[in-house]
Amino acid sequence: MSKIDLDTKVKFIHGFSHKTRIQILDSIKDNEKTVSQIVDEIEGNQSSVSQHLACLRGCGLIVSRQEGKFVYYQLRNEKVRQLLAMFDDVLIDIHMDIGTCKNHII
Amino acid sequence: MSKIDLDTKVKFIHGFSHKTRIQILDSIKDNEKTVSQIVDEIEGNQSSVSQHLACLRGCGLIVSRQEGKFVYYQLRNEKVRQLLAMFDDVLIDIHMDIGTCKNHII
DNA sequence: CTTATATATTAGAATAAACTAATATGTTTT
DNA sequence: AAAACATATTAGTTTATTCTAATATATAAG
Repeated sequence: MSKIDLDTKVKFIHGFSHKTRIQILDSIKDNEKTVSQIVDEIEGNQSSVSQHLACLRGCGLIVSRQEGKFVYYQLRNEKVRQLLAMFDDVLIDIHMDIGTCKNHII
Repeated sequence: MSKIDLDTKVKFIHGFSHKTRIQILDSIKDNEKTVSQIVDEIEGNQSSVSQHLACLRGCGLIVSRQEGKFVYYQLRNEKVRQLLAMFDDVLIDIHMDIGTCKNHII
């Protein structure tokens, strides 16, 4: 992997690394949803969710289509879905072992 | 997934979300390495790499063992390795489509 | 037992990301 | 065309993460 690809990779993965964005991704995992559906479901606020959606789109994780005044978002493709499933899968193992990462206290 | 698990997941994924940490993970993908080997390989500095290693360990992505004055780091398990492989795999598709995520300019 | 080597830790400064509130844009509905 | 609705954008503030440089710890070697 060349340097440019590393940056692309970092950016792509960055898409996953925020609680709200994970919630959004989980929320649209199985079918597309409008912004307001997502906002309701994760109990976020409109502006914040909209910004995170823009981030997710910019990172290549989701795509959107407009229909009238609504915008529907869905996962970009099956591989992104597999990746999400894999995160859950890995966590089944690791789960209780995650200690203290000082840079990201929860 | 319960709320506590969401936090765990966010934390776990956070481990992947920095250029230096991705480089470290890629560097030890196939075999364990000492801190100084990693520092050399990715051309980082000792303190920074050490901090990122602590982060990766805290996030559950890697494990370490001490041998004399050296500390060896390796991926936690096969699933983490698969996840890394999968990132590369997804990126083959997406690659050129990644646009501008204002929150993470590269 | 003193020095060198490997790694970890700390604190403070620098940078990046996220939130908030306000406003803008575009599309229906009346 | 005005009002209502859905979504996006912006700017400024707040918060979180990273970096840097200095220092600490632990083991090994001379």
